[in-house]
Amino acid sequence: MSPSSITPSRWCPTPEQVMILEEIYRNGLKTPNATQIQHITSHLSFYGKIEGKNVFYWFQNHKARDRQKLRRKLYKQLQQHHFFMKRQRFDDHQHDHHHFFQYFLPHHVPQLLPQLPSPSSLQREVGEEEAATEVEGGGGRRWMGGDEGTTVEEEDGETTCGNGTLRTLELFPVRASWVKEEEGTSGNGGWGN
Amino acid sequence: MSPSSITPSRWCPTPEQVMILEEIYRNGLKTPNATQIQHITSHLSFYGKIEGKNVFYWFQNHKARDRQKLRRKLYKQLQQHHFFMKRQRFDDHQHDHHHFFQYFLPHHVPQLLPQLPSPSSLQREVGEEEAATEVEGGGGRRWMGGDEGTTVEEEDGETTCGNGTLRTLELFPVRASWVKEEEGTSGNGGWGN
DNA sequence: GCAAATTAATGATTTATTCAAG
DNA sequence: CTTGAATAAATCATTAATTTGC
Repeated sequence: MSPSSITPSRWCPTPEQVMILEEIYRNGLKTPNATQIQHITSHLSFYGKIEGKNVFYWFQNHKARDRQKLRRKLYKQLQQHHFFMKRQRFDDHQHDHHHFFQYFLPHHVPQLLPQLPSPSSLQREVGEEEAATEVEGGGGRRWMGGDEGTTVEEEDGETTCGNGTLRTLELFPVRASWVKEEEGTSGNGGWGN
Repeated sequence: MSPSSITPSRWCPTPEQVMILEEIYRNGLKTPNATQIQHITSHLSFYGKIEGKNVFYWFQNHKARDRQKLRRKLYKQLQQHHFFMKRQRFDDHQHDHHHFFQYFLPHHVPQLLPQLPSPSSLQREVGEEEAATEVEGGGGRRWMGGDEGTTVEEEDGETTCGNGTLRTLELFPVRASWVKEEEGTSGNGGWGN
């Protein structure tokens, strides 16, 4: 076998190249111009065979997929905008729980919209993708109930717990419906949600 | 007061909880939404005290540190490589690059490039741990150590790279001005920015 | 062996980016 | 140009491992 003469039909970026490209992209360059592409190409060529068009296409695709992903995300959060949080009483514990909630809960929100307000462009784009994306576990559930339910008041808190075995699959399916099926998929292998 | 148990200042996950969380994560769920967090929490509460925010934080941290670890690994790989660049002869390929040039040729832009690898965080990180990166040796920040051990595994062994071609620093300024602004191009009309 | 001291892991907060909508 | 919403990066803080001297 000739290991070095297969002449791949398309560019096969090395990890270093991908990393550098990601870094560049993350630092703000979304659409490089010719000069920039040229420079990037010449620098990346050190890590492997590469041409300008590879860089060009990479940025095109990356930007597009980025936007697509983001749009999907936004759509989903619109769709399940109904979780609602009443402020928990943290007085039970002495530390007032902090700014945790600021992250993801109390956006406004009645139990609205079984359907989305649907800005047309958004809906169209997301509609295509929606089938492949992870499905929701439940409909509009609240985030966390009040002072009951989420916190188990076990003062002893002994950790041995006697359960050495993972009965995960019974109590809590690891491959739940809301887990994406795209696990060890071929392709880039990560980096995406 | 609780004589038998001191109020733990933070969540102390049981091994079962950790295992389940890792299992879920490995199966593809990287950023659970509120509903998912709720479900996970209620299921994990069987193994010990836990609240939603613990699950939330766990996923945040786990994802972040996963990324961090991966990046560090890649960065080390990068470091091992020489930072010399072989120059790609752009003109050689230019003629057989089909119509893709038309996409990005019309632009005329400065010869700036975005910040390349060595994201400051990464650099600091690795710098702490490895201490192999001597930065700021002479004013400029180098982004890869000066290892010259050639480990390139590419079949293309032709090194046009020459000895004087190392213009990495000039080509990759640390902070570019155009990183935030790109699409408003027509209105800008040049490099005013 | 065993604690005090030191270091590594990791839970919890804060700050900076990011995209898009208004 | 500003703001809202979400998150990732960076950082702080505390617990667990471990080292060390006795």
